[in-house]
Amino acid sequence: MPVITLPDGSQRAYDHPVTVSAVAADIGPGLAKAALAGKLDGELVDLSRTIDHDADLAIVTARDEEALELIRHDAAHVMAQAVQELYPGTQVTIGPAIEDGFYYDFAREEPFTPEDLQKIEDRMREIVGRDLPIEREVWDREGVKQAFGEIGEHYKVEIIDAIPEGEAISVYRQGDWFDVCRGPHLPNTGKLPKAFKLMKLAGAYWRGDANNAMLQRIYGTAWRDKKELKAYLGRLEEAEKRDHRRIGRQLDLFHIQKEASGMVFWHDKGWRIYLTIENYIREKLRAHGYQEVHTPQVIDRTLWEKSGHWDKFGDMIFTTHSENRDYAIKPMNCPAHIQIFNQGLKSYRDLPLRLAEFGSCHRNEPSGTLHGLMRVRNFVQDDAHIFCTEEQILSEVLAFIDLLFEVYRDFGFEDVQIKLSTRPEQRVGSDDLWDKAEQALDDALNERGVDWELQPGEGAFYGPKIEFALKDCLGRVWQLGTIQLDFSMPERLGATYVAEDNSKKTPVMLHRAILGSLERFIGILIEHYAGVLPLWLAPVQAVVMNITDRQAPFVGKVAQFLQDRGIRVETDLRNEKIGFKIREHTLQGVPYLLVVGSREVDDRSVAVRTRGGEDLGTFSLDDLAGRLKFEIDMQS
RNA sequence: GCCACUGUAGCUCAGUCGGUAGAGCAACUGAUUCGUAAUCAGUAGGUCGGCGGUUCGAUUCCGCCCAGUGGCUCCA
Repeated sequence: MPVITLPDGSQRAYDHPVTVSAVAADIGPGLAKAALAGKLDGELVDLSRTIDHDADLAIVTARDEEALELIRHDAAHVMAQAVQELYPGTQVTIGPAIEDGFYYDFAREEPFTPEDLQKIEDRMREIVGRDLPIEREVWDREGVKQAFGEIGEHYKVEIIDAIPEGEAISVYRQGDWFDVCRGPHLPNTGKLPKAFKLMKLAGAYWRGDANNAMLQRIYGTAWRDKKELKAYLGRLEEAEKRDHRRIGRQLDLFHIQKEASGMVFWHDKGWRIYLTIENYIREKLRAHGYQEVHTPQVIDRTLWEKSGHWDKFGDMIFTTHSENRDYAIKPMNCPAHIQIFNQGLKSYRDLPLRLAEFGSCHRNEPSGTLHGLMRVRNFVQDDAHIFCTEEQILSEVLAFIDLLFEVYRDFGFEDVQIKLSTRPEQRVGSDDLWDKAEQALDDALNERGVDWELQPGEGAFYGPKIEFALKDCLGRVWQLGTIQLDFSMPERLGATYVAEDNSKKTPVMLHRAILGSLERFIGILIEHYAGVLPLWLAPVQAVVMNITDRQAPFVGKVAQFLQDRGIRVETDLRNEKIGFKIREHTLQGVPYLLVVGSREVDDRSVAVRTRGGEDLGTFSLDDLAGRLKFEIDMQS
């Protein structure tokens, strides 16, 4: 006798078990037609699901957020069916819904080509047109294994083996095609909106393990209607315009060439941004009790052997040699900072000791991972190492989190993803120490009241860590800041301090960075602002331009006046119309466009226009310099 | 590193079913001296990513290499 409670609070009583679709039909024929699935006590279920107990039920239609996941999951199934119809012998593996779309991994000898994608997409539309009922069947384990084994689906058999004993194995059938799947699914293929598109081909390792075979992954996107699809494709196009590699070229900021793959040639304008950021951080760190140091880039391999890096990361370390010695081009600063710590005797009174360095590091990253400024082989971090006692960990982490958010706010970043990574299987240090360290990080995050996600087992071998990440224009997440506790390296490299009881103790080391690699940070910054940087970061803050040659001398004076007051200014004396100059500098994202005509020369002033097209009227030189300085100091 | 794709002028891109290439913008020269998002005319510019093979002939077809792009793996 199920009593069903609908989202509006109304109840319907039945004297027999009913299906979700029957309830929908009962409510109204329009809803029955629009129904895609049900949400039963919070769980997404098929329309065919029978309800035999009192329950909360919502009918899911294309209007609901949940519909997208169903649609994408079904699109993956329809794609798999299309692929197997077109290319017999291809094995299916897994095919989930993901953000904005779906993918399916296939095992096939011959590679798919871009032309195949079009064929598969056409066949998908045909399958939708067939309007095949999608039926859920529950099979017994051996039956499923046998069925898939017989048709040569070896990967599926492996997947079935991985399903825990005792769990029901559901098979979804559409036409004569079927797949093991937890579901739920749409009631028939005809309910899948024809608002999907196959996007790209990629390789992907079976079960995500590089030791396994490489499968062929086909990515697609799927939406509730064509309008949504179009909007999504439009978003991708917009994102492409924000791409930091493209803007870097347009604004003449930097370039990378094949003779130095993964390393950046900074041009004048890009380097100005870089230096502005570095100096900003330098001041922040000094104000927060850090010392800035600088250490060698080439260090004998014996130090890296002692630190353990040679063993663990040897193939990623660039090396060089001289006479009979081998050197590493440093991949990180921390062992060098321990060398500074080790000079002279340290007392507990010296702790916490915070050593910062903008040190150029090289890592020979695998070629396939390089990506513009985001993943490079030569980078500089706003790196620092804090040497402290176990008791000081919490306060140091708290202070760091505060500093980090202060900095992110200054750069205009709000949407930060935070992850806490805890002890991995292979690690050093006692469980007791790990307990304390993880607790300290956990406490610090909670005390600051931020949202964070736990990543169990993802910590470094030497300690747990917190990571702070931002998304790029294509939605890819890049790590910027991090704070990592290290119980291993100070000991390996012989760092000690004299404690209050006169005993020798090993300090804890905190590796920490706020912006992370400055290269990557600038890449994120460019995409975040689409190249239109805030005034304080803009490589050129103002351009002074003349109307005719007669004003050229005064333009020079204006520029000199501003430059003497620390403003990054350029002149444009070209024999071009003012509209042409305005357009060019607007496109270059110059915040202030200063026009000097005969009127301005006469009263020693400039006409001020912003890159946003706003006319601010005429300013005296003092007033203008005052306004710019104020805005720069406000970091706007 | 692995899988797929791409590499033509400074940039964005077209083209050659195998007969040594073209546009727009940029650059340069000249004219124009102009008031807030493109003045006009002319000139010049390419070992068609590199090396090898097939061919009378290769930018085009094939092989190898390099680099880039999108994923996967990795990221101290």
